[in-house]
Amino acid sequence: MGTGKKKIEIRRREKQEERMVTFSKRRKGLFKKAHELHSLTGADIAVVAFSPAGRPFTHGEPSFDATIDKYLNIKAQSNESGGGGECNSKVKEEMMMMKSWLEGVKVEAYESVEDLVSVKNVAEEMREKVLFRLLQIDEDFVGSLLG
DNA sequence: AAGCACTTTCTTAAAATAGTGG
DNA sequence: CCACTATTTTAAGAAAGTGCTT
Repeated sequence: MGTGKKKIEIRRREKQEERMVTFSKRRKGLFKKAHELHSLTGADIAVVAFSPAGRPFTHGEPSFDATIDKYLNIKAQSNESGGGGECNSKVKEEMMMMKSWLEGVKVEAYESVEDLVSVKNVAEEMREKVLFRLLQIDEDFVGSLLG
């Protein structure tokens, strides 16, 4: 005989154990709602939630990547007509470093599956990092529009 | 085997939604 | 439309379970 659902304040759960369980349950609910919204309206959806331990969980329809790509394309288009922003020299410098690093990676020489998976993981980490920064920036923008 | 990071199951109440009548 | 109730869904608390890495 459990005591059932209790009323709680909507603020950060105190214990990490509570946070983890709440995250797990509520993420499930959130993704379910996202799926229903897609089913009901055909809306393309991308949701990402970082667990308390920092692992990203994504949900998307028709898929997370497809929706993100679609979104980024729309963003890129609207930024083109808006008079174009040049990236600063620090970023340019970093881009050159990354490019030369990329060219130095001779994937063809890799024989081991483990090594290839490691490279793939690092590449995906980089991709995620950039994508999530873009999402952060958009959230800030949306927030300023709403006051 | 031990530890971590979730995930699920059960009971039960909160919250959301549908249905009904003024 | 709004107020009220009936039904459905969601999730808190507690505890046990899962899968993966070390």
